[in-house]
Amino acid sequence: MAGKIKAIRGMRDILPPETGRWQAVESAAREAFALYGYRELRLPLIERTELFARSIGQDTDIVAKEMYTFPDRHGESLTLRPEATASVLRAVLENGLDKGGGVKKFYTLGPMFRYERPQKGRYRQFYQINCEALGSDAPEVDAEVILLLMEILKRVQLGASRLLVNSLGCPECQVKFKAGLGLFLINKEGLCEDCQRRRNSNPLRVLDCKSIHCREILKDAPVLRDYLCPDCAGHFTRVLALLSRFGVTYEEQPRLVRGLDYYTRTAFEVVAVGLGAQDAVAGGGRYNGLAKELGGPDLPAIGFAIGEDRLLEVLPENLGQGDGKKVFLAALGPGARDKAFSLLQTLRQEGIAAEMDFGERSLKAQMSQADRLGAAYTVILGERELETGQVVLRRMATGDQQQVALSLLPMVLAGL
RNA sequence: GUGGGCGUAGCUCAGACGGCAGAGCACCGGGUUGUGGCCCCGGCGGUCGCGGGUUCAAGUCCCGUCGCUCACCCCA
Repeated sequence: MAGKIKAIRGMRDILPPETGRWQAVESAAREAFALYGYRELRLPLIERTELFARSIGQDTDIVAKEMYTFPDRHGESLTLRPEATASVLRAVLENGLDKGGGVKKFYTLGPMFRYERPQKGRYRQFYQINCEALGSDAPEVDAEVILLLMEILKRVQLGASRLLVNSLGCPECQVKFKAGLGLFLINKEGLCEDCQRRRNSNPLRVLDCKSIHCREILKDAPVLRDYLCPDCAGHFTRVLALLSRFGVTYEEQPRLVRGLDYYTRTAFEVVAVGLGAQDAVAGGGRYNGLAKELGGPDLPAIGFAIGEDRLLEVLPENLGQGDGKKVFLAALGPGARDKAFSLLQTLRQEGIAAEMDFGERSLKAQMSQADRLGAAYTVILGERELETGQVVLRRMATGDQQQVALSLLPMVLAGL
C-alpha cells in the first residue's frame, strides 16, 4: 500500500495463530531448562559496541559488517545485540553471579539483530533461546548442555535433524593447526575467490566452504582433531563417550568451525532438513577464554543458541493448538445481552474461557461466529430463556442441546 | 555487497493482440419471523507498489524508483 507505513526490511510481525506456536516452543524450553537447573536472565537489547567488538572478534562478519550500531545522544557508540553470549557474560561478571561454587546455569531468550540481507530463515530481527553454563571445564558439562538442547528439540517434536560436533581445541591447538592448514593451502590452486582471501585472513573458514570444488581440494586437508593437545583430545573423547552413553546420535564433523572467534574445544550444531540454505537451527560451543577477554576472571563456559524463527519453520503446523474448552454466549435482544454479559464474567471467573458478541446480530450470525472461534459449546439466551430461567446449551461438535437452569450453568460447564 | 524471480481486493492469484479491473477464499446480509459447518443468492471491498514517458486510450509498452522474495556470502 502506498503511503502506508510498513515494517522495515528484515523485520516482521509474528501474528496469531503463529504466536501460539512460539509460545509452545518457549514453554517447552522453559520446562526443560527448569529440569536441568537453569534460571532465566532478562537482559538489555542494547549494549556498548565495545562489548561485541571485543567478544565476537573484530574480523568476524558479524562485527565487521552486520551490526546495528549507532551513537546515542551523548555520542557513545551503542549496538543492538547481534547475539546473547556477550551480554550474558557481561551481566554475570557485573553482578558477581559467577561467585560461589558450582556450575552457574542461565538461559535467556529474545530478539537479536543483524544487518544482513534477509532470506528464508534469516531476518534482521530474529529470535534465539540461549543457554549458558559457566564455571566448569568438565566434559560432563559439555555433554549435559548438548543433552539439554536435544531434550528441548525433542519436546517440540523436531523432525529430521542431525547433530554435528567437533573440537576446535584450545588456543595452542588452534595456532598449530592454522600453521599446518596454511602449509597445506599454500600451493593449492583453484580455490574459489572467497577462499583465496580467507586463506590469509581466517584459514579456518576455508574448511567451511560450501563450494564443491573447494571441498574436493580440501578432501585431504589436515584435520583439527589431529592437532589437539592431549588435554583437548581427552576432553573431546570424553564428551563423545558421554553422548553415546545417553543414546545421542551425533556426527563428528571435522569441518565444523563456527563463525565466532571465541569458541574453544567443543563446538556443535543442529541442522534440520527442509530449511533451504539456512539450515542450522541451533549452534553452540565452549568459550573458555571469553570471560578473561572481557576483563573478568578465568571462567570456562559453554552454551548454545536455538534459532527460534528457523526452528518454527520446520515444526508441526498444529504445535500448541490448545484443545481448550471455550464457551460462546449467543444472546438475542437487549435484555438477554445484558444478562449474558453478567454470565460471561461469571464463567470467566470460574476459569471457563467464554466469549460473546455485543452487537445486535442474528442467532445465525452468532452461531457462525461461535463456530469460527472454535467454541466447544454455545449457550443460547433469548427472551424465552430470560422468562423461564432455562438456557439452551448446545454442544457444537454434535449439535446436541439441552436445557440448563441459568443458575446452574457455571457448574454444569465446569463439569463438562 | 552480488545475482535471479515477483509486486493487481484482507489472502491466493487470473487478466494473448493496449479498449469499461476479474475469480476463488475470507467478511457482511438473505434463503430458515431463534440454531454453526455443506449448498444457493446478494453485498462490501482496488489511487493495478510509486514516479515519469509513448498513445485518442496503459494493469498491459518504455524508462526510472521503491519494496518483497529466493540464492551467494555469513550465520541462529
